[in-house]
Amino acid sequence: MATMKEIAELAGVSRGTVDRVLNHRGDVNPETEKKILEIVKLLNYQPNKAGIVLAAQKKKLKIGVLLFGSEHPFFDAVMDGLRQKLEELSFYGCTIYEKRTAFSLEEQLAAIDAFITEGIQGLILSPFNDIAIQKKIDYMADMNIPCITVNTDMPDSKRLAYIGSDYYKCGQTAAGLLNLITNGNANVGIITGSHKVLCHEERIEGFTHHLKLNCPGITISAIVENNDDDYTSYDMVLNMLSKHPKINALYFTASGVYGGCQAVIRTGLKLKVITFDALDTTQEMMRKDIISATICQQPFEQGANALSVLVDYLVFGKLPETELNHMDLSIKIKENL
Amino acid sequence: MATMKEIAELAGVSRGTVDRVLNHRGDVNPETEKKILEIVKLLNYQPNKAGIVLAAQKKKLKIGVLLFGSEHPFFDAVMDGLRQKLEELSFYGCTIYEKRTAFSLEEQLAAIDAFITEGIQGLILSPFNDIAIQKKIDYMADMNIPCITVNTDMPDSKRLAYIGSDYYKCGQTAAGLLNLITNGNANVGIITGSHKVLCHEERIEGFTHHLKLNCPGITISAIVENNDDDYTSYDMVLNMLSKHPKINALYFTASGVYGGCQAVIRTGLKLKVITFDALDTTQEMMRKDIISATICQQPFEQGANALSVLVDYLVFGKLPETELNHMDLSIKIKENL
DNA sequence: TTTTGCACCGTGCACGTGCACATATTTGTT
DNA sequence: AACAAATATGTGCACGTGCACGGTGCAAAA
Repeated sequence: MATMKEIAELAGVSRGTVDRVLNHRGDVNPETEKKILEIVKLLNYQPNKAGIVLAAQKKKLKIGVLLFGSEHPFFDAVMDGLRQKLEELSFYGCTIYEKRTAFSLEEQLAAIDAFITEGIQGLILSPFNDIAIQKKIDYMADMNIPCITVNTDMPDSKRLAYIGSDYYKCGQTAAGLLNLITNGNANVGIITGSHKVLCHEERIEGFTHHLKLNCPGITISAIVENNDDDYTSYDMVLNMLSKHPKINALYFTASGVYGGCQAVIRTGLKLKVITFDALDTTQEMMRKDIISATICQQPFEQGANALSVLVDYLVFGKLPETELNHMDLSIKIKENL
Repeated sequence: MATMKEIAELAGVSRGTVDRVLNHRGDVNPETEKKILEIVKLLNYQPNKAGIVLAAQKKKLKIGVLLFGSEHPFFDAVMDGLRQKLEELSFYGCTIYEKRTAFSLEEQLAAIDAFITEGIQGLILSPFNDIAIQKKIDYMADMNIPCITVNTDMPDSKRLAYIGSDYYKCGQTAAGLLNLITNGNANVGIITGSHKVLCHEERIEGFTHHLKLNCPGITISAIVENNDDDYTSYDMVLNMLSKHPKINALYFTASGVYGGCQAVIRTGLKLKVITFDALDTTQEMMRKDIISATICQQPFEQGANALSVLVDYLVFGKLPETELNHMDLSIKIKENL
């Protein structure tokens, strides 16, 4: 691998001039610049990362992480992934500042403002689906503070990249899975989450669309929206199952399913149940054969990838290859948890 | 984070002495050493990776990679993972030397010898299951050339770590999956691979054991061993299906399943088929609804992790946390490929 | 002619570590 | 007492990059 020193020697200039060209610092004769750039191209010069990191040692990166829930298992896993990657990248000397908010627009906006005044250089967040957040992200982008969205996206904003699931595909996968384990015949009840978050809608769209095209024997008997993620779902599911006795399968679009599963246990029915993610409670219900299978969105990897992408940008100036970084979906049953 | 310089100042010695203590270079007064080690512990000193890498710049690492098949899709994926990680770790300035052999003990032994004479500093290999290979690995370990096994292990050797599947768990997962998609009732035919490789046996053990314990409605109607991985399986499967007309499910323990699937197509039967990995041909058969589901062992990640572990050891002297690094098993259906 | 300003370029330090070499101190020998 | 040997410690360079500072040369203004 070529170094700046070698390039300088070949171009007959000093290392400083090469540095000015490569870092667009100006004050270079156009001809000299051209010559240097040619050599750079010829040698396929790639800056030495260890050198960059070492030189950047003193100015420590401050990175903000803004997620939901004070002890939400999914976002806890995202944080775990972030922290592991942080350790791996320890020599970049960056620090993570974590904030968790309730599921509230105002709180999230306030947290972002706090981050800005604290002087973070980059932000990883799971954005609330609201135009105000979009504007805030755009504002930060203009201030040269890159944002990465995880788990939920803000597609029309100036965010640097999205790391998370393709929710339409989540729905399709759930449909395909249900089709497989019911041999193509089922009456399914859907318990969805708040549509203040886009992902639930998309998970239903993908699901219903796929059923329509491929699974004539599966019908949707009922859909209920469960705003409070978990606590209220017990009654909802009980209610749904008594109203629709034909139901022999359930599809939960949110990861908090404990209450709903308790309801299933209560009824004593043998249902096929499909959920998302593998939280502790979900794993418990899988071992009890209440949940048949779960579709995992790899929160740990989401966190790790998010930090990777952000650090690559901040330290090495490398833009992510794609704005949409969709995670692999992995189906888990109790045997491969 | 503390640096050697800071430790030296606190201990009232020079950086060189600290260096001698930390790198076990000797020639240090026991009292001084004790004092330094105390400060090291107190400050929780972690060496700066960028510094280490930069200092190690000139001596380039040569790492050998020894896999099977000249164009085997699974091992190609392992190589892809290796190469991606290599790029990520580009600043360690290490080079990968790849060798592929046929599925032959002699060839593999010869390849290892060639690597040794070429002067590699570390080896990643998928070992043939033979005592001669074990001895060779031990010999290398004694020569201070660490070995990492991928995909298949050599448990009793002095290899640094194994990166790959837990094959017993693979079998269990296959059984659980079959149980789920057949609603607990099936007559299954098993097509296994050469037991020159341990993994097939373990995949069958895990499978049968799990069936015995949990799935009374599933019976194994036939088992055939298919040494040649793929080409001969067409006839075998045709033969098996005609001999055992009750069979309504197939379990392939090897990833090469194209011939077998062609046989299934030929018969026109609607079977539940479970396989491993998601090679191109496997994906094709999933889209045609011949294969119901496949259990992926993440070859890409195996390659990436193997290089990670090896470089961590060679560059930073960090021992892997565990000898057995089992990959997450991910079930794929056609919707989440 | 001297001075000022500008465009362009070189030098040198810092970052943290590994390692070779030089230096200082103590111990042992004649 | 003088000197060698052994032990213990310090010094300085290299690695590749970023960046501040200080030049040099040349033209225009004083």
